Amino acid sequence: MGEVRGFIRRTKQREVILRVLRSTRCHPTAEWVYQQVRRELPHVSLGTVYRNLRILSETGEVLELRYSKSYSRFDGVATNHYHFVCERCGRVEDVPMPVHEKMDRAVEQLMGVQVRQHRLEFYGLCARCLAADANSR
Amino acid sequence: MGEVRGFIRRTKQREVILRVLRSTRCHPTAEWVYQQVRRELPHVSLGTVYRNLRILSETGEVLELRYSKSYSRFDGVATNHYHFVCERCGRVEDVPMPVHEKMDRAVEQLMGVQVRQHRLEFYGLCARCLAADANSR
DNA sequence: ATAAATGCAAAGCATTTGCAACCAT
DNA sequence: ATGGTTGCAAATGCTTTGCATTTAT
Repeated sequence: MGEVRGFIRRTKQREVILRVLRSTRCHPTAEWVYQQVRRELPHVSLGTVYRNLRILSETGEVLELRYSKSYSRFDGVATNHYHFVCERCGRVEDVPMPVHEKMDRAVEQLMGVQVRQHRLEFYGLCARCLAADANSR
Repeated sequence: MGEVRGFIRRTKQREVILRVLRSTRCHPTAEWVYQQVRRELPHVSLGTVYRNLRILSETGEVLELRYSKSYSRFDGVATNHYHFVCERCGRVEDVPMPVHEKMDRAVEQLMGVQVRQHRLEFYGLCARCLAADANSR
């Protein structure tokens, strides 16, 4: 699947992409990253952005999050944490809750598998959309 | 986004699609469902399968699961439950563990949002792949 | 009778890839 | 100099959609 890469060169493009990703908490799409990177490197191509997002997820420097929309979002914080997704506006927020690694062990016992990690997402209405609801009522 | 539907007619196609989905625990792709349905309705079109999978997720009769692969998988069991995904062979299994609704309330308190549901997935190696590993060692 | 649903094929759209030029090592 | 990386554009592949026709109600 993922091809084996020899060594990885340091390039301006990848550097900027990673910096953009780490400087936001908005869980952006590839397109958004592309637009940001373009402000600094106007000739960067969308293909390069995708290629690097892929490489960075493979090396574990960023997290790729695929939701029920048709595109991925990326997270510059690669350590496992939970997300909240607003079903109305699509906003993705981090959930300030510790990761329950015990659950991994429980599933291993239960199913005879080996668990490396888990992913937990909450779906509902964000504070902003709730407030909008309250106002229009 | 989802268009509002008047009433929904009962059709042979949708009936078979739902039956196929409910008769397996393998969390199939749209393509797999299509192939199965074709055995019974040779002239069914892939478009119809997609259309109905969409309708059935919208009405909550099936669950659409989007993983890091490029395609969706569907689950004929629509009540919330957890999944285990094998990172080697791609197999998706149900996790026989009760759903922790308390977590939803905790996140609501923590973030001031409204949580409707959550989704929890475990990633690792399934029992079969572990066994294969042990044999080849 | 009426409008939802279908089959078919074309279109959409996010993502990937082939290739010649480029550049980090 | 070597081969990883880029920009560009074409290709891919899952999914959606337009339309004429069929079919459930």
